[in-house]
Amino acid sequence: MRERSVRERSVRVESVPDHSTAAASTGSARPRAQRADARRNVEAILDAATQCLRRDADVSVADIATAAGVGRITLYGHFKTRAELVDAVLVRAIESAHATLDSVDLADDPAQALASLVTSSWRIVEQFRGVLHAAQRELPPERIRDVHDRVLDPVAALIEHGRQAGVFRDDLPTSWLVTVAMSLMHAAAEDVDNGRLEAADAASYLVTTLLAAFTAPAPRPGSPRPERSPRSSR
Amino acid sequence: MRERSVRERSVRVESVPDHSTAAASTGSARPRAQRADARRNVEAILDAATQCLRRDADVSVADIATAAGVGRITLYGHFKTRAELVDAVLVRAIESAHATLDSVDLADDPAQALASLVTSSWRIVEQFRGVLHAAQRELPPERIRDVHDRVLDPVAALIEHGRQAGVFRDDLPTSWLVTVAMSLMHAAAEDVDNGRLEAADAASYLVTTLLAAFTAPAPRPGSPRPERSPRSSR
DNA sequence: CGGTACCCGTACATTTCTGTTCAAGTTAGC
DNA sequence: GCTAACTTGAACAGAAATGTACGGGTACCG
Repeated sequence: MRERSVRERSVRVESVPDHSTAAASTGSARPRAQRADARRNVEAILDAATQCLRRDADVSVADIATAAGVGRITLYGHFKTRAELVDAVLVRAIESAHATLDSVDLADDPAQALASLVTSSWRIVEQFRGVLHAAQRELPPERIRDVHDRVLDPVAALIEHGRQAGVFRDDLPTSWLVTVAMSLMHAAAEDVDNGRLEAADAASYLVTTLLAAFTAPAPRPGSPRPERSPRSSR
Repeated sequence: MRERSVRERSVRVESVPDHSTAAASTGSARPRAQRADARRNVEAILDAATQCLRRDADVSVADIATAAGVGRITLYGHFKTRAELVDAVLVRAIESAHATLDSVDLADDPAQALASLVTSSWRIVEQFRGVLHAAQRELPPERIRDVHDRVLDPVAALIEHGRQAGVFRDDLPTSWLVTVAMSLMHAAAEDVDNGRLEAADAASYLVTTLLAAFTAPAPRPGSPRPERSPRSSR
């Protein structure tokens, strides 16, 4: 076991070239700009890779290329190695997830904000999780932790906010509540994939369950419920 | 790179030979009984495989053998193929999980029963889940579904019981609540593995969270109750 | 319309894993 | 202590995946 953990093939991922903006550095040679079909193919590859990696983290590059409708060699023309492809997929997924998460208004009533966040992003968050899981095998741990935190932070902020507003419970650590939220979004997506859950129901079940889990368990007869401040700001 | 690859789709698993009881069926040839060290090795292999598969579903047979402290050829002497090994691991895991789950007294107060079940078995259930996940790639789907249901059923029974007793909520399908329970046990185990959660806290967090999620929340003043889902709960 | 960036199939080298065979050495158990 | 059961390393064949190289074809863009 100590001999050689097959993993560290010293994947270079320090700087993934940005595939959407060509170089065009006003140089002397002036290479023609990237062609339109090339950009289209890159998009198709990233889309296909995202879906394939979510289904099976060990999908072969050939399968991804086929799913994207391009040849395997074309794919290698855009991404030198498998690791580079996975990293590009991860970058795109995190951008998408982060953008959606950021669009949630934290100033809202925390319960409302939670519902909004979950409803608008449970699919995207799940997609991110799938890609992240796939990436865990071939990308360095510090990179994983980095992108991981960057998606979890908004969720943590929302929970922290709701807790300080007295709406969410205070007897469990925020990190655990974050885990609960992410885990349930993941589980819902998985159940939808397996046909055990209707996609239309998922968001509502998620919101209902998470609100119950995050709300202080007060319905004991005799215990006073924490009343929400009647500030209806909007 | 390292892909088990689903090439052998039709793995024979109809009858896995019982490795714990030798043949010795009063035959004519009278083969000597299985030796003690052989049985010990089989146990060690199953233990190691369980742990390895949980960490990485694609672990190589060689790594498992090394982890078990035996040679790779010895392993192949006991399990003809990788699929057979995985199946044996799965069988043992399900037996363990099922035994623990069955020891929970359903006649108790549902909340108490839930606490008892989660506390006594969240680790085992998680172990089962890990092995199941690994098995999903090389065992036929019907076998997966079989063992899957066999572990989920006791949980579903507990929830159903608590719901009929009026303790657990009635506005979410049982199947979803089962998903919630399994998912959170898994998440807790994962967090413990990653050092984000103390193992000593896990059970208590789980029980607290699940009870809150399963108990119908008191109606929040001003907000209309969520519509009951008209969907049958499978 | 012309150049060239791009696509793609074939083929090849390399690595890793599975599963088998062989020919020893070792140990449990009667 | 004898024997059969067991273990083991080396070595081999087959499959599959990753990258690379070559060379002809296609379609985009100026």
